[in-house]
Amino acid sequence: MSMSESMTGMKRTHMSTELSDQNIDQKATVMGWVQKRRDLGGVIFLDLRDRTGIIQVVVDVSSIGEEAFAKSERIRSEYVIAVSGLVEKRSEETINANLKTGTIEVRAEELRILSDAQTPPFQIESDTDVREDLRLKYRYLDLRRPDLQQKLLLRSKLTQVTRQFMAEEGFVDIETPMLTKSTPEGARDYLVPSRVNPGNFYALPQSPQIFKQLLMLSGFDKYFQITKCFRDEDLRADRQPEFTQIDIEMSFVNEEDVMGMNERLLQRMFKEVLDVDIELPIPRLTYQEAMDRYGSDKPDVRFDIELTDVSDIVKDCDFKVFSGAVKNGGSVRGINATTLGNLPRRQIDALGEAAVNYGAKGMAWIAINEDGTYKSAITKFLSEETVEAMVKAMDGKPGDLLLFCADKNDVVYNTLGNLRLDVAKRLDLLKKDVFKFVWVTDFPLVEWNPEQKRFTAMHHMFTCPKEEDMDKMMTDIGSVNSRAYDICLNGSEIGGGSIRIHQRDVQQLVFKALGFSEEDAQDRFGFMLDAFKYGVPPHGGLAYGLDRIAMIMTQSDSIRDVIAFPKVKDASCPMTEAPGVVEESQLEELALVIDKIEVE
RNA sequence: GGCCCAGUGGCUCAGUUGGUUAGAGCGCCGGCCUGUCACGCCGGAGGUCGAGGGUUCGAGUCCCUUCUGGGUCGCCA
Repeated sequence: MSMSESMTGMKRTHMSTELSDQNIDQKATVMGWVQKRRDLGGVIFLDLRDRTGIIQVVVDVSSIGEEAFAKSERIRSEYVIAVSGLVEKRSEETINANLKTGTIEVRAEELRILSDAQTPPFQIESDTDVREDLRLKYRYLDLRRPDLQQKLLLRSKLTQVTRQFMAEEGFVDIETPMLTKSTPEGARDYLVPSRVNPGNFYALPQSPQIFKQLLMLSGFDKYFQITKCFRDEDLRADRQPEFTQIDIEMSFVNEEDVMGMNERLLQRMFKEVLDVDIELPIPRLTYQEAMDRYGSDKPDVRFDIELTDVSDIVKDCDFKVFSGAVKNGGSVRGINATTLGNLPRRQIDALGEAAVNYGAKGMAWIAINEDGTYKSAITKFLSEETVEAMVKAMDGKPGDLLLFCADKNDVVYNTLGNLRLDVAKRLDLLKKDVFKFVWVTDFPLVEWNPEQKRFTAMHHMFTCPKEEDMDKMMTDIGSVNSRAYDICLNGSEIGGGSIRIHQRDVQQLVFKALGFSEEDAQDRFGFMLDAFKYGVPPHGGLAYGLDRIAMIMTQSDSIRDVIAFPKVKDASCPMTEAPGVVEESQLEELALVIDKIEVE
């Protein structure tokens, strides 16, 4: 039976930490959750928590009376209470330096229990080490924890700053449909069956891409939207099936316009949300530079370790793993894991296993001893001059560990790109309070998909090819570069965009080059190709992963920390237990029959 | 789909080469306590050791299967 009381007649005057020395001797009414009860017998201390923090409430018979005092003895953690009383200065020896309100307290004159509470399955406290699956099942309790509240409050600030900046810059906020059409290429779609059109499906948007382009065609000139997107792919620490995108598109612009405007947006975000100054312009790398120097198209530039190409040095050596890789059109490259020269053999082997996991056949290494001699399994296959040349090329110094990979270029990039992050982690170089941005530009238009044995768009099919590569579209599309750009922060791709195709014939050419017949293209994108008959401004834009930005800003290890109700690894929600089965009648209405199902 | 890690009272963990009745801290319940804030003191409840099977005289511990969660590779324009 609930013993809860009404709050009628009481009105909250302050959030708990709005009270300060300024309010001493004033009357105040605070409401919130009981974080902690300290019952000393004749006096009870209650820590009252709301989203701003904690204020101590003193319950004393002399100021509240016998009856209310007896009631207060019932209060337990997480009860919701309302307290009116005098704000009092604490005596010198009872000041709590750990509390923002530690110099004051509220002496209760009236106290009501607005809601009692069961003992929660875990304690509500900031630095918890409670298992995440339990916290996610009771997410509404988890969200009471101050650190999680701070993260969501920061996220809210981030969207507010963004909206304000976009408004100042003259952008128009327009909503695009959630129920839309399945798009080929890219990620799997989430599908929604249509009742009215049996056998037909909507798709939830992977991005508002086509709609925002059509809005440019309609003349809105500058569009933005903060909107959910959906991709039915496996989750990661920084990936959710539904996520929020800051989606931006502009007309009559080139790369410089889009990137310039976005640099100012990023600068404003970090200044107003974190009080961090970002120096502009943000450095740029071409895709090829990023791969050659960092082995990644989302390079983490917080630390200096870079790839070194030693192919020329080893191309004629007797070590077939090296010379063979070069002869087959690949390369031999390495990174200098500075100061890790005395890494135990077992841990070097662990790096080697990681390399295999990244796709390499193996990892060669040379440890440089303090006396300048080498410890290595490969130097015996190499001439002294070759080894010296390799070490010199990589700026190897006593105490360094050099790691090498020899293979096709994409394997070498991927392996060393990941190894340099592993090494940086060991050297504690991935500082979370450092924010290093970099643009990556000039992406290839397409990439070879070995499974489908055809080229697929690297970003998406609406990305404009570089003008100077236009003549290679049908002859050598693999070498065509695009007007795409990604913005990376601390090794994470936080946004990406491009100048789009605005000529109908070029768009058709891209569809054709990607293997879409004219009928296919018409079937999938007929409305867009039709629209492109009616006057299209040159346009381009960019989209941010808002969750990822919030994740990095809050220095979180998981994207789940900045999403109120996230999904777990198998894309389910531990709290609601979505997805779930539906009534047979619902399926019937949708003309659906479940064919394959795991029966328990 | 592959690989790796974790699962023992409500929570976090310990648990020896397989060996008596599975422990601790926090939390919870009861009692005492008028200045605590990690309140204190006294007492108490609470466990099919994720599940199933196997080996063994004997399994929290060893083996197999499976479930749950996390990380990662594939995948994610």
